[in-house]
Amino acid sequence: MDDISSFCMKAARGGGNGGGGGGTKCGRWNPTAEQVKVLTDLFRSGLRTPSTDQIQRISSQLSYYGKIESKNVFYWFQNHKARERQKRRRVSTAKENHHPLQHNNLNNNSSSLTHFAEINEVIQSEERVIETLQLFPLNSFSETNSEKLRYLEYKENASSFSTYNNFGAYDDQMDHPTLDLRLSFL
Amino acid sequence: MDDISSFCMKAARGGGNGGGGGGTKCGRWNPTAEQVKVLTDLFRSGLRTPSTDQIQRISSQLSYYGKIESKNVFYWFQNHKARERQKRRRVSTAKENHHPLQHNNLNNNSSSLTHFAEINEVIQSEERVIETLQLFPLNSFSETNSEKLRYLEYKENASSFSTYNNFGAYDDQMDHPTLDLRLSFL
DNA sequence: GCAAATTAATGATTTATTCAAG
DNA sequence: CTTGAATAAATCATTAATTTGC
Repeated sequence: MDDISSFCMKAARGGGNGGGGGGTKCGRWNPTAEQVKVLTDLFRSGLRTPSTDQIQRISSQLSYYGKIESKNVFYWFQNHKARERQKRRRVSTAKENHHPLQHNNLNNNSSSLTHFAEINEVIQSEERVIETLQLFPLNSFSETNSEKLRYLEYKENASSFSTYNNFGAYDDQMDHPTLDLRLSFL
Repeated sequence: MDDISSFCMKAARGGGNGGGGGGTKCGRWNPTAEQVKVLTDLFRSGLRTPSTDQIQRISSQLSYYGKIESKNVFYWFQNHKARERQKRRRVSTAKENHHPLQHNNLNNNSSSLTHFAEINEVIQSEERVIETLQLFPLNSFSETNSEKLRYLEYKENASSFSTYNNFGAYDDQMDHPTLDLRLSFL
C-alpha cells in the first residue's frame, strides 16, 4: 500500500513533457514520441513478447529519451499486442450482436456451464429466437463411434464436405440461428 | 462429390475480410469474429477433438456467420490444439530447472529478474510473426543466459520499481547511448 | 484565448484460460 | 486431481485531447 505515487512531483502540466527534460510526472509513464516510435518499430518488425533481456535493453536505450522503466516496456508490448488484436477483431466483425448476459436463459438445464450460458446468450440475441438446433444432442448416438471416426476422413473427403456449405447466404441478415451448445459428454 | 472448392468465386481481396461482407475469397477460409468466438468457446469448454457429427453440426451452425466448411472446423481444432501446446512448450522450454525465486529480489539491478523462457514471439490465431530478431546487438550483454523473467515479478516489485523515480540512473548502463538505436534488423 | 467539463487513449492491474508436471 | 508457469482477456485508472462556455 505504500503508494509511490505519493511522492511524485507533479510537474508541468500541458505543454507536453520534455522528452529528456526535467518533468517528472509520476502518475504513470508517459512515453515520448521517440520512445513510442522505437517501440512501434520494434512491434512492426515482429517483436511481440520481448524477453527480459530484450526488455532491459530496450528500456536502457529508451531511457535516453526520457524516464522509463522496464515494466513500462513490458506493459507497452502487452497492451499494444492486445489492442492491435482487438482492433482487428472489431474490424473483421460485420455485425456483432454482443449482448451482455441479462436474464432468462431459457430453460436449459445445462446452464451449469458458465461458458455455455454465455455462448447461448451471445448468439441468441434478444431480438428473435428461432429454432434451436442442437450441436450436441444429449442422446447422441454413441460417442465412441464418433470418436473412433477421427478426421482422417477429412483428408480424403475434404472436397465433398464443402457441398452443403452455403456461401452467399451469410451476407444478408437471416434470423439469428440459435446454437444450443450443450455438450453431450458433459 | 461435387467439389465446391473448384468454383469459389474470386472476390474482392483486401478491404479486410468482411465478416459479413460480400467478399467470397476462395483461397482459404477466413473465419469471422463470431465464428472464432464460438470455436474458441467450445475449445475452452473442453472440446478438443470433435467427432464427425459434432463437426458437421458446428459447421452447419457457423455457416450462418459466413462461409465455412466442415474441414475448416476440423482443421481449426487441430491447429488450435497444436498451437496452444506449442505455445506452452515454448514458454516452458527453459522451465526445466524451475527455481522459484519469487522472493525478494531487486538487489541486483540487473539480475533481480530472473526466470526465463525464450519467447520472442508467439503465434496468434490470426497473426503470424515468425522472424527472430536481435534487439541491440551492439552491446552484447550476453551475460544473461537468456533467462527471461516472468513479469509477474514486475507486479510484485512494482512498488520497488516505482520507488526509484530517478530517471537515467535506473540502469547501470547510463552511458548514453549514442542513440544507436538503429534496429539491426530494419 | 483559457480552463472546466467531457471524451478518447492508453498505461497498469486483475482475472481466467491453457498445457504440463507432480 | 492439483498445482506451476505464463500469458492474454478483461478491467480499472489516469493521462491527453477535445469540446464548450465565458
